[in-house]
Amino acid sequence: MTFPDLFERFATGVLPLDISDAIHLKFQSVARYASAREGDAPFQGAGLDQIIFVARGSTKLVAQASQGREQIVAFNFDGDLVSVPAKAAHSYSLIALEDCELIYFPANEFFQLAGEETVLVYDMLERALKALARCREKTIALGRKTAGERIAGFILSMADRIGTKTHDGIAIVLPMSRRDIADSLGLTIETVSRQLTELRSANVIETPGRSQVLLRDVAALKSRAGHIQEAA
Amino acid sequence: MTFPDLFERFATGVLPLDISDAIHLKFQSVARYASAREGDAPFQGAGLDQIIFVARGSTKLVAQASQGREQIVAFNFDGDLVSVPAKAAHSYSLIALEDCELIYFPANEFFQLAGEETVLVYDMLERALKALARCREKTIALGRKTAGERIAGFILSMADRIGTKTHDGIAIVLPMSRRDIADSLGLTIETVSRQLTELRSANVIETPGRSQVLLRDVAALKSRAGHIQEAA
DNA sequence: CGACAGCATTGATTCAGATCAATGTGAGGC
DNA sequence: GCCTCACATTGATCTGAATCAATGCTGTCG
Repeated sequence: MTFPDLFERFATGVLPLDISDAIHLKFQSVARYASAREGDAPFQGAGLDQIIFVARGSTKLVAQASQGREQIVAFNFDGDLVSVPAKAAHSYSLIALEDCELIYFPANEFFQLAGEETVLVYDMLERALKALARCREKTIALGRKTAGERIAGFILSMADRIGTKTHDGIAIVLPMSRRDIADSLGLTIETVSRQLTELRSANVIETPGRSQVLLRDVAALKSRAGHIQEAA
Repeated sequence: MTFPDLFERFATGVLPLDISDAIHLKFQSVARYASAREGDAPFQGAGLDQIIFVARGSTKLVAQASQGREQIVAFNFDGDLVSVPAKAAHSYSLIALEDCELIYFPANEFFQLAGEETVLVYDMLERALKALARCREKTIALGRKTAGERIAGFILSMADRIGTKTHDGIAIVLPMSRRDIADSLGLTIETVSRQLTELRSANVIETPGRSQVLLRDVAALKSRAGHIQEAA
């Protein structure tokens, strides 16, 4: 795909419809493009905070703790906007889960431009609050849930974000490996595997191939996720 | 303290300096006031997202999972602005750690008003990103760190947020109980206590009284926190 | 089309932190 | 000043998930 095509995806996905041509052009002139192969980490060690638009593909935002321990902080899919901090108590990098095309900006330039169009800042705020909400949900899972509940919650979340309804359930094609799932849920590969086996033998899911999950019994999975009961 | 005084705190802490009188007055007319005694949960079950300014005191944002498990998602101090979601997979409530005075707004009204002053939206965005960054750091701690590392990180973070430098270290007066610390770090009270004992006997901290911590050896604590090495 | 390399599953054992169970202690009330 | 009680500490035991160790799959490349 060409740069103009990709930028157009960014523009329609992120910029407000009624934005002025001037701003649109300014964004286009500041935008940078990166394509990444599976496993690439195009922003590792950049000295500045970055704002990244995933134009095509999917990525993981990984934090590094001491002794090589990794924690995946978020997964990002097609059309998501990610903010990658440059400096914090841990070092972050964005890594491609599959071949990706990315549009990115140094955060300060991006915000400065956004400032010229209030709707856009407002929009960014909404996205940030949404990311915060998701991060809080993750906090709960990591702090207070069992391995089984984490896996159930993970599959529900993926079904919601990248699942497609089929006649006999929800089909999910996972772009991430078992290791990635483990690193996201604070578990080990083995535990992830055992929990999936458990769900399989309870007829809640099927796993036809490494990266596919067919969710058969959504209700059962929800009750396994340990969420608070909703009023009916 | 009277309502005007409290609102003034909000205005100086949150609103930009050069804001127009009209907007200032609009905020004042939409602002609501709540005082909360220790343990009160003034926003439990409110049907709408709320934006809350902690004018005086300190609070915890608590999420409820099934079976009465609690996870503290954030602590908030004097001058902090908190966003409390009404509806999510878990139910959130803001609880006073000590007697508090709060200024609050339904989120939609707040954002609508903020929209009239770009700087303010921009400011809110910055706060949201900061909260996100903090939440991500917590995610790492809960997903991949040992009890000892979590406690070390917790004390460092408190030292940074509410500590005061003294001639022989950093003094911290914790407004939260051991249970709160445990619920924040995904541990039990007993484990928190044991880790504090460990730090005490290693001469890293002193704990003169239930709620005081005197941090003696910052470097030692940092090396125990499992953060990634910074370039020197 | 077959082999191999990397990912996933399954099984045995260990261990950090939870749970269960007393015992200690310091801040507020009388 | 002393009592009290909720909070904190300490100790013994248990357990869910980690770790260690094979073994099984699958998609891919010659």
